[in-house]
Amino acid sequence: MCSIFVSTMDNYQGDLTDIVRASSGGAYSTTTTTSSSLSKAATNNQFSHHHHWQQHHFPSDPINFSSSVLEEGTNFGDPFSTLLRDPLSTMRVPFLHELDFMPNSGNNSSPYFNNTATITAATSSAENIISTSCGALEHAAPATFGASTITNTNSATSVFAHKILEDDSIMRSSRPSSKSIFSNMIQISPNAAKLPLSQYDSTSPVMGASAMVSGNMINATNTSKDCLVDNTGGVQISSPRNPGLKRRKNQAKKVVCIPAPAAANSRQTGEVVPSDLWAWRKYGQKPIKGSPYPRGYYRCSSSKGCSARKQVERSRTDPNMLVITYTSEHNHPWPTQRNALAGSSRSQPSKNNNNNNNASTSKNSETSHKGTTTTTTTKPKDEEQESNNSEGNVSVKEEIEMEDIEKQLEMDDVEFSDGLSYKPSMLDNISNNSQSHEDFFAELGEIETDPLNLLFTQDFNDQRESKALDPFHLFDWSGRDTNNNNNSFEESSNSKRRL
DNA sequence: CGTATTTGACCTGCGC
DNA sequence: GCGCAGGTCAAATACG
Repeated sequence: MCSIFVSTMDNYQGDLTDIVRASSGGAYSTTTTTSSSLSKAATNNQFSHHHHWQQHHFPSDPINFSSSVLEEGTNFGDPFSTLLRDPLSTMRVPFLHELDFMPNSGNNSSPYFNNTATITAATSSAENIISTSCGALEHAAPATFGASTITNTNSATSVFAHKILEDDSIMRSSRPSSKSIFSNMIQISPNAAKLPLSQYDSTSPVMGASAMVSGNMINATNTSKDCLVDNTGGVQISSPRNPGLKRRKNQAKKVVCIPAPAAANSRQTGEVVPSDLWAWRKYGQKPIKGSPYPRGYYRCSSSKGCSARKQVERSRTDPNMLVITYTSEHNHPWPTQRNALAGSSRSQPSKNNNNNNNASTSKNSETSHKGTTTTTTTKPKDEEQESNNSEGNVSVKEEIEMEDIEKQLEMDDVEFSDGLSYKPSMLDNISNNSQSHEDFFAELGEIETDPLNLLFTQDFNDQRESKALDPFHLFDWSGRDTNNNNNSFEESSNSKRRL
C-alpha cells in the first residue's frame, strides 16, 4: 500500500497484479503493457467475490490514492496525456470526479491531496523500473507536485498523487530535450537516476500532467501515493478489421489503475466506469479468463473516426481498483461538453453530477485544455503531436514555457507552505502568452458544458458540506477565485441540466 | 425517435 | 495447423 512503482512495460511479461499492487491502497496506478502481458496477468489471480469493493477505500478509507499514468507522449485517451501539454489542464484530474472517495476529514484541504510525497525510485527489476516505497515517500525530501511543494507528513493518511512514467523508449527518443512539467511536481530521488526511466520520467510531460494535477489539488499535509506508469511503444494500434494497423503485441497501451468509482456512477449492469474527459461508447464486453470480472471495451465517441479505445476491467487483485487500459490515441482535440455528453450520457447520470455543487468545471476545464494548446501551440492537438514528434518549434516553445511554469510553481509553493489554499496562477502565464484572458475566456464561453466540469469542485468548504452528494469534491479547484468559479460552476451545472 | 448499451457471433493473434 | 482467448462488429434492446 505504500509502495509506488513505475515501470516501463515494454515487453513486459509480468503480472498485471504487480501493477495493481504498486498502487495497493492507492487509487491510481498506471503502466503500459502489451495486451499479451495483460492477458497473462489476467490469468493469474482469481478473486472471490468482492462484495464490498467499493467501500474498501472509499469513503471510509482516507484513500490511498495513487496513480500512475503511462504514456508515450501521445494522446492516449487518457486525459492525463493531454494534460501534458497544458499546464492549466493539469489542474483537472479526469476520473476523479467519478471517484467517490469523500473526504472524511474536516480540513479545508482535500484529504486526498493533503500529502505530498517525494517519490524515490528505489528498485529496478525486470518488471519494475521504478518503485517507491512508502518509506521513501514518507521520509524522502519533499516532492514538488505541480504548483505546490509536497511535504509528506502522514503516510497513513493517504492522499492522491500521480506518477507518470513514460516508456523507456519514449523517454529516450521522444522528447529528450523537452522539459516537463513533471519536474516541478515530483522529485525523483537520486536512486531514480539509476533507473532507466528516471531521467526521462522526471521530464515526462505525462508525469508533469498528472503530477501537476495532483499538485494543484494538494493542500499539503498528508501523504500521497501514486502509481503512474507510462510506456508506450508508440505503436499504432488497429482493429483486426483494420488491416493497416497492427494490434496485440507491440500494441502500445497505457494502463491506469484507479479506485473504482462509487456506485453512483454505476451503470445498470452495476459496473462502475469512471468517465474521463473524453466521450466513450461501449462496444463490447467480454469475460476474461481467470478473472471474475468482465472487461468492457470502449471507443472514443467524441469524434467519428477516432481510434482511441479503452478497456475497463476490475482488478483481480484488488476489486476496489479499476484497471483502465488505453490504446491508440485520439486524433482530435478534447471534446466539448456537447460531444462528450453525446457519448457518455448514460454512463454519467447527470442526476449525480449536477446537484448543487457542480463547479464551473466545464469552463475551467475546457479552459485548461485550450490554455494548454494556447500556451504551447495553437495547432490542433493532432497537429501538435506531429510537431512534437518532429522535434519542431513546439518542443522549443514547450521548454520555454515550462520554465515559466516552474517559476510560477515555485511561487505557488510558497502559497502552499503558508497553509493558504492553493491558487493556481497559471492563468497569468496564459496572459503572458499568445492568448489574453479575454480571448481565453471567450473561448471558454463557447463551451456550454464540458465533461471536465466533473473534474472541478467548489472550494473545500463547500465541499465538506456537499461531498456526500458530489463525488467530484476531491480537489480544491476553486483556489484561484472561489466566487467566480462558483458562479461558473452553477452556470455550468444549469447548462448541463438544460441539456 | 435517436442514441447508447447489450450480447452473441465472428475475426485475429498467439501459443503449442 | 489447431485451439484458445481476446478484440470487434452489429443486430437487438433499452433508455431518455
